[in-house]
Amino acid sequence: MDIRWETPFTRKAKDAIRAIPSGRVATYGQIAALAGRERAARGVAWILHSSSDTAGLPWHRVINGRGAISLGRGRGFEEQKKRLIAEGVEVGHGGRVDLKRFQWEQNDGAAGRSPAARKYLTSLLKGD
DNA sequence: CCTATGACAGACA
DNA sequence: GTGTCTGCCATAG
Repeated sequence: MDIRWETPFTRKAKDAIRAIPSGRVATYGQIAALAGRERAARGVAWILHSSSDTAGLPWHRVINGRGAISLGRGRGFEEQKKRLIAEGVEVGHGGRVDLKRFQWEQNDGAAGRSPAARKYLTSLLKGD
């Protein structure tokens, strides 16, 4: 399956995803809300899993409301984890991410990479 | 119009 | 914490 037409919803959702800063994550529900459909988290998931063309979309910054990677092992989990870590997002056991520290908050002027991500990234570059 | 399919979320045991 | 159930929504046939 693949997305054939852009609808207002898919367009807004993709825009919202593109707006997530590196080093931060957003939940499916969060993206849905930004797209104007607070309860359309499944719709957001649908867009991502049915898009053969995710190039240019920071899809790896979208995780579920429980703060975990929703992709299954061998179905993109490893790739998503790798990409997040490369941006400074700590991914623990089971693909867990601490939303308190890494979730994107459009308000409070918390734009850009989170302090936690900057710190983690620095430690990674330092070699641990 | 109706049914099926999710990379969901919340509630609850 | 885990497992299950239910509601939700966009989109495909």
